[in-house]
Amino acid sequence: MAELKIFNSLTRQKEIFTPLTPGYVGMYVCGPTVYSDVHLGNCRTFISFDIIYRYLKYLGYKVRYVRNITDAGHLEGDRDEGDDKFSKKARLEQLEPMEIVQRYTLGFHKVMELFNTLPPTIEPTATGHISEQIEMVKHILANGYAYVVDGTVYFDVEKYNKEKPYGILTNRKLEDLLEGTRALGGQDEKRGRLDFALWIKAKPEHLMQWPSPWGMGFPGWHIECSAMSSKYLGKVFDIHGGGMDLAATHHTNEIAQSQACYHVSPARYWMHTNMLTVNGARMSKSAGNGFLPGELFTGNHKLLERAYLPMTVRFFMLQTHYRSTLDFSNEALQAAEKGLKRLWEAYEALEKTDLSSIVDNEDTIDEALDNNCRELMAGFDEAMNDDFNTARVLANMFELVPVINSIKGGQIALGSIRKGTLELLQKQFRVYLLDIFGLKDERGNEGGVLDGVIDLLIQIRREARSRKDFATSDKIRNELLRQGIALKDEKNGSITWSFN
RNA sequence: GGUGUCGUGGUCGAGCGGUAAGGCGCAGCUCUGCAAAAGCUGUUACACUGGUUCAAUUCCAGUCGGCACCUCCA
Repeated sequence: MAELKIFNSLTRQKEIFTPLTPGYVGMYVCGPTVYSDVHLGNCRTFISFDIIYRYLKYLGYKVRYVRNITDAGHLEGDRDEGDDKFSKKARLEQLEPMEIVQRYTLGFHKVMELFNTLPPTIEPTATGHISEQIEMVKHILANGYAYVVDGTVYFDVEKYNKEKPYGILTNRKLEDLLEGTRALGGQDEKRGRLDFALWIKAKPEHLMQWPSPWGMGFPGWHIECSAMSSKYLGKVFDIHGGGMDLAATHHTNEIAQSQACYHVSPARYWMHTNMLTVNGARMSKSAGNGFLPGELFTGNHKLLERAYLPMTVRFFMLQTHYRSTLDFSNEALQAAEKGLKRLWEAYEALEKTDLSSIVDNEDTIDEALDNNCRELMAGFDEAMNDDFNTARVLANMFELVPVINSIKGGQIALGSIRKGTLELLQKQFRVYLLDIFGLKDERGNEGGVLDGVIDLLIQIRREARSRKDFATSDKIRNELLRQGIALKDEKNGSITWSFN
């Protein structure tokens, strides 16, 4: 087995992946903040890590995949002085904060299910780990990297930077970071401009607050990930992932917190997924250019020409490497939809091909063809081992599609490819499409209820054609097409159908 | 301003020292009662300028342009 290489944001290069404990992988991915619906950009990150999770499992690793739910502490404004997002939304909608959390958590899970992502093995919440966060803040204070001002605990970035490079993850010097930050206001209680809150004193009207050694308050945004990752994966673990936008602040602070608390850097491999863009600009909540998954599935959005299926979107994302930006457009989605259909129909034809009766005969084997198939398939793992290059796997699959279709159509005789090669072809398509890429049939023919009905119409059409009654046969074909069902006259005389 | 990243054909997108995957689109042909599907064939691409090298799209430097982060966002 070739070695898996991962691009490590920390070192800005591809590195051979060696887990801390042979055979086991600990992976932490920053999850959603559940105060509103997830938009498609969020989904891209979670779909990317779903593929990574699935591939690690395919490689035989036992993976503990932790993805948190942020349900407290995330502030509206910058500078640790705005409203808590949950409190604000709760006031706005006259609900308990936990009702907000519950609603959007369920919505998030529903969307993840539609995209066919596997659930993480642990999905901890910030509110469920208040004491762990308080403990960690206490340690950081005891170690001298934080200070308390009137019930709020701040992390002392400049002190920390004297010992460890604060901006290591994004390759920035402290001086440069300070330049880019606005000056402290006169009323600011922080010592340094870059200092961030570990624990925040709650105003009396604040809806979510907990007792702490520093009074009633709530945790800062960054400490939850440090507390929960160390609790479930250890002080040092293998992979930490998230969107690229989190690297500069959130992940930078996580590293600082872990160093200040445990004197270790938490993750050995940092992985960052790139942004989803619309017309070249980043899709984001604040910019208001986000698509909600629901809008996509219904087509109910001013920029969408029509609805698209979740698997179309998933496939669309697979065609681009996770570290590249991906631009969202109707054209791109429609191209993805057609590509997926072609690939999926080839897969189905391959599944239906009966290989049991094949006996290899060296005289009929087309060595070049057989070799080519094997090389293309070997390229699957090779591409995935090269920092999860799903796009290259798909390219190889598409090169195999004509081979599969030609076997089906009779242009390639079964005997020209070795039985073992064909068996591997079936296995690789099944494993990659279903298990690793997580694609599934969405044609809406659950239980095959339509099969019998369509078969009957196919029979009638076949009889009509045999009497040269083309009016009837065309009527059946055209009317079915209007219902979204396409009949296909195959080379071998059979007639198959598919949703159009 | 700082830190990165990207600039590949009609379009979307891989690759990244030895003259360039694949999807979609388009054109022609085969098959077909006609179509569709499928198959085959084709489809004038590596921003610009220097440098290193036997050899650069790929490495280095610079120029131009895009984007992102440095402030809430995956």
